[in-house]
Amino acid sequence: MVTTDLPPNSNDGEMIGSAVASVRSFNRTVTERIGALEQEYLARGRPLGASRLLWEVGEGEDVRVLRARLGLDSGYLSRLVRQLEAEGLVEVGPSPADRRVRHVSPTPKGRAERTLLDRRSDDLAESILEPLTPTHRTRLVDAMAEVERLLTASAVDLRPVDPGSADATRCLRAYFAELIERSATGLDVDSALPNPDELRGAGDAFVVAYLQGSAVGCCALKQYDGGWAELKRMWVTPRVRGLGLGRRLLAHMESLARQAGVGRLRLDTNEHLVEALAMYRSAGYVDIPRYTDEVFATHWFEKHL
Amino acid sequence: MVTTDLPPNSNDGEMIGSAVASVRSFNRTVTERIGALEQEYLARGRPLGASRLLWEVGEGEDVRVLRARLGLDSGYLSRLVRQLEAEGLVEVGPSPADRRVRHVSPTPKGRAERTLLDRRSDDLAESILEPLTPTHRTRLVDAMAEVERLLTASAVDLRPVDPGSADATRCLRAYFAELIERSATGLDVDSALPNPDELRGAGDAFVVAYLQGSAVGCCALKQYDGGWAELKRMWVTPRVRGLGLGRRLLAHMESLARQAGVGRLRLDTNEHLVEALAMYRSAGYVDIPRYTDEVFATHWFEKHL
DNA sequence: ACCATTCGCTGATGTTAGTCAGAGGTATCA
DNA sequence: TGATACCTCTGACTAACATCAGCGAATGGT
Repeated sequence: MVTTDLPPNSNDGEMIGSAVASVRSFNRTVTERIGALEQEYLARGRPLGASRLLWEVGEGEDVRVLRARLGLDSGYLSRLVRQLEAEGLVEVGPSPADRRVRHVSPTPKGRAERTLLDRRSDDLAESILEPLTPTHRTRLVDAMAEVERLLTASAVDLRPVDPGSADATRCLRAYFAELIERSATGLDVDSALPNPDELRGAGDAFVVAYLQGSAVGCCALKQYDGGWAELKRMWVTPRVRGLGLGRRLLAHMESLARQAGVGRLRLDTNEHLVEALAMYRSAGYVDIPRYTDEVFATHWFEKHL
Repeated sequence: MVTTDLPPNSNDGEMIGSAVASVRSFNRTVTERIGALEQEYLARGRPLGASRLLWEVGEGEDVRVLRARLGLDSGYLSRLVRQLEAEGLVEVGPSPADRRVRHVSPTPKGRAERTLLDRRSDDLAESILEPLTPTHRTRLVDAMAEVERLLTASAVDLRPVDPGSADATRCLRAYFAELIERSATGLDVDSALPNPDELRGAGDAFVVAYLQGSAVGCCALKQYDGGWAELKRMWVTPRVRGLGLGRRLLAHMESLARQAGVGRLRLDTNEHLVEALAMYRSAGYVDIPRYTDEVFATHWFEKHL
């Protein structure tokens, strides 16, 4: 796991001690309990790994995709697939598009087994909820959702990438699509996409936030002569908003800028991106007069590092 | 896992569908993420199981205790211990009290390794908290504590036992100790303990709530001629209060009574047990005149089943 | 037509995690 | 002093979860 983050700008100290103890206790209790229940409900006389694989096959999937998703060795996965094949649960054949690639698809029996696994998974969840009173059930479900979201947020990884890379482009398209929609300017996303060379100067950076391999956010840093730099294209996918990722990206870009000897950071943004406006202000950015003629810009900010 | 619970008296239906989906999603995310981190931080070139064992040894422990706590086969545990011994981390000798029992104690090197594991465990927890902003850290820790408590509550198992068994006696002692303390009557716990035969009549029951093998609560059902029965000695250990266990015990006893053809359930309680009073009332019990001359009783309740 | 690359399978090998039956030492009690 | 129960260890075995090198088939670029 590559983490380019610098130590966070937090007031650690005592509070973190008891927090760490809570997290440890949680890890212990929860993994033990859930692990035991999974064995009980999902093993079904077959290795748990094989059940999981059958689940991932779904309505048919290429072997390479399964390998990436389950993070398994190619040899090992091959054997697991053959085990499912021997049980008559899946069929394997070449992928139509590329005959090197193997495609796994479920047989009717496999589909039935998958449905059953699904049902067992539900039973497992119910066995957790069932002993609780309705009030406590709601509280548990809410707390689980919160833990899951925040654990997800903590798994996000910030990495510098080339501004013309596929991941960068994906982020930028989503960024402009949202901007155009919110500002109702009716522009075209493709024509709005900037030239990647714009961000390939010395000291420039394009950072993408990854969650389990897929891009969920980005931010660019562009340096100018005179000891200042600009933040551009900050975007976070709606699915992971409200988890502090924007703030984390911002802090990360600031530390990159600081490392590069930048003294002042500027940025522009659009009045329709209300969350962004609030975040910049609370992070110490102050309004300054227009300094660009960017189409979408309505507000300009600056912060001394 | 023995569960004698009947289906709970809840309004299941739609709400439980989405709850089940949340629980499943939580299980997936959390076990994957925490599991991966544990491998990364705690394996230390040795099987994870051995690390866990070293942790449980602490400042010295009998093998039988370790076996019970880790739930391992005696042969398997024996081998794990010898592995730690070969690494010079523990020493094994006969227990002074009973020379059949083997006692495992850490060497200085073992103590050092244990400290290191402790540190790595902290690192793991910090690696989860570190990427988050302080606000989100607090939220995560709180939600984790909530999940842990409620998951624990859901793991509680209700089992009928003999009213004279060790577990029953442990519960009753705790029950009377608390009663005496709260009502400040200065009585002696030992002299207050009732004769177990009192609860060994036909249709009587003594139910103990178990959490991971240890008793955390109890309740007795005593039948009388004339189609009615009495609930007695309901107690829940302070550590797991506020998790709905009392309510669950109550529902469980009611269904036992219903199965036995009981039409009216009575109970007495003490005004100092304020949580109990509230619970009985909200569960549909109504105040009735004194019907016993129990020393501690100040309130009498009845419910038609 | 050739070459480098990609994809997956196979065989060899290893570790972790466990189960089971029985041996042998130790304790308890009649 | 037996008989019986208890506690741990040993040896034999199995399942699950991998890792790695190399092979052959398919593909894409030149």
